[in-house]
Amino acid sequence: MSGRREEILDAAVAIADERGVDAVSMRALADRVGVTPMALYRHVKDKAALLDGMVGRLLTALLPADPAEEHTWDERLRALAHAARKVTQQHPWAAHLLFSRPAVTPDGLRAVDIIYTALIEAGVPEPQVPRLERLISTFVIGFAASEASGRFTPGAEDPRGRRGRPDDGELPGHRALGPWLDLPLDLTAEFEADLADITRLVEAVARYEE
Amino acid sequence: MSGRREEILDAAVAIADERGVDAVSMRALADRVGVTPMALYRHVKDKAALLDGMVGRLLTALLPADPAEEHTWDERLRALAHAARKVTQQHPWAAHLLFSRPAVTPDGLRAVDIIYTALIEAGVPEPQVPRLERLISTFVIGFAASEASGRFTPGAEDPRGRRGRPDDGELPGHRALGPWLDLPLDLTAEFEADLADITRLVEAVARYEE
DNA sequence: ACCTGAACACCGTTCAAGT
DNA sequence: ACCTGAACACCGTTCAAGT
Repeated sequence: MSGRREEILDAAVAIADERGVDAVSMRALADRVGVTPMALYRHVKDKAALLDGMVGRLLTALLPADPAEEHTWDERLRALAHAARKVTQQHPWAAHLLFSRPAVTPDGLRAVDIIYTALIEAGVPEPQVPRLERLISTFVIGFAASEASGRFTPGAEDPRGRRGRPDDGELPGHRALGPWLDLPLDLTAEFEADLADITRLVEAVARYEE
Repeated sequence: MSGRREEILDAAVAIADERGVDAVSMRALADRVGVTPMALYRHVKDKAALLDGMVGRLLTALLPADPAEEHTWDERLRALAHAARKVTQQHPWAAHLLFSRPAVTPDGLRAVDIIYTALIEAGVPEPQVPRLERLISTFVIGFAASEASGRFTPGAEDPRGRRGRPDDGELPGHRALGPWLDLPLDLTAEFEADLADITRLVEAVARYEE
């Protein structure tokens, strides 16, 4: 289970955690595992395949030991969503890589399958299940990627672009919301509320055709 | 409106469209605009700022000429979502850049404002509006990024990872869905159905506290 | 003000060669 | 089989210099 390839991928993950994905070069990785850059090509086809392999390692860590442990379908869905968010909080560089490639690895298929079975159990008509799986995974990965890249928290350390800000007269929505926009974000609570809304969405689809 | 900076950004967009984002190097861009690489740094702080500027140009193109043209709030929401998807279909490289940075540019704020006003008109309680804006924009950008990067269409030309595929015995959801999984994807229809479900989600939140 | 040339410290990947 | 050294064709960015 922990062959040379896994060793190399884990070293790459460690570099990304410490100094960012951009610091993961074949040369730096080779240095870390104590070998010449070219020796890596024996275990990894490509730089792209290396990045794929790295997210693969995280996916393995993300999966629940026993999916049937949680009792209801929405508990299992929420557990998977929270696990995904936790992974991207620990490895922010990985968030947007999750969008780049179909989940055709064994662990990716297992994650999709957890969502499939949850939706079936929820009573979603079978032809609608794959669509709702994509809707849910898209939102969860999107939330994780947004949080990890700072899309949700402007101004934090990034006051660029403020100069040309349109007058509030041009932004009636912003003006109307006034004070609500200056509240500090609690992204954990927000994620929870979002998942609750999506659970209701699933229930609505299940009801619709039953 | 179309100064030297815009000229440079549009040249960069053109390179990305023709040969991918990775082909957008300071050297290649300088070549295209007929100048030395270092001359670009007069108009753009950084490679990162260059990429920001490129998505900024697309955002400008995305915005509706007159947001009030569409009659109902859900029509305006859908129009914006379809415009976003269209942009990432024409510029696939841009999809995941939309996740990387908060929408603090003037055009970004205008797009957010369109969603704010739609949600207010839908009757969503004001404290919930910013959360639902993030939910909706996250899903729409996520869908666009997934489609643009091929996450939704595995196997197309990317049969990697199939080797270790778990047995269907391990994947009860896949087994149960059987034939529904082999249907060809109509992502336009799926996006439409997703937006309809999200519209219902918004209506449910609006009803809840009213 | 605006641009250039040369240089620095990097990249991913190839290829032939070594053991 | 597995690894290496040297090389190729690139990067972003700096700095001093030119007009």
